[in-house]
Amino acid sequence: GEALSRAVPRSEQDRLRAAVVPEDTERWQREPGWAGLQRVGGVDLSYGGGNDGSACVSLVVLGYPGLQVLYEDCRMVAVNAPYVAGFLAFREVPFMVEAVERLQREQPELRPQVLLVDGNGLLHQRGFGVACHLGVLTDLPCVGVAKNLLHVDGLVKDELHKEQIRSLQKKGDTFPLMGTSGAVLGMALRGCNNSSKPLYVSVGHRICLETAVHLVKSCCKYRIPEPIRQVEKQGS
DNA sequence: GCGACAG
DNA sequence: ATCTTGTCGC
Repeated sequence: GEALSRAVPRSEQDRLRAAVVPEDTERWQREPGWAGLQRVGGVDLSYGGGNDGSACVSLVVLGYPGLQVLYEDCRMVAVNAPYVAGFLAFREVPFMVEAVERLQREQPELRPQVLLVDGNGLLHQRGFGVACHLGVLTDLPCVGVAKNLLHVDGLVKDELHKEQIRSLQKKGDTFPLMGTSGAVLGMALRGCNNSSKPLYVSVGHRICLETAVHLVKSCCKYRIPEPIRQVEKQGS
């Protein structure tokens, strides 16, 4: 049953979680103006039919800070695992890893220096969302960017949360997402002036929360940061 | 126990 | 995620 089928993924999450590095480890992250940052990637799966298991994995690499498209790859895949909240990575990450490996094989010079992932990182039931999972498996710096709040560790979209959202007046405004445990699991970020609906940014791997938030902000022309907007555009 | 739950 | 028309704003 479901309890049994969740047992393996769960221990897998527990095992891999120890490898997450929730801080800046890259040279560019410490350089003024991130002078050494030249390529930012985005990954996503999109489901055309919805009924069958067919989906499209997309990987794009954009130049930084110009955000021009340097590489795009889209490939149809057969998804087997169902979507279960808290286990998104087990459905999507294998195909993302393949896409990263294909890029590494065919155009290694375009390897992204950081990857924006559609979903959460540390902001997760067990502190190991899809952005952490992909980061650990590829050893690439990763950032989780979710479009909706994952209700975990006491975080809920209640009136207080909505009031905090209303307090985000302009692009770059943020508020911390602190769980009942007291830990800051991520940040709500207003990515552009035109949309009041925030992004939920969290650490994936090899980047700290502050750097992650500034990076996502600097990738936003519209609400959805360009690397993710481009892969979503490609998927449809 | 029951509902809620990233994509 | 995806199903879908109109509507408001630049």
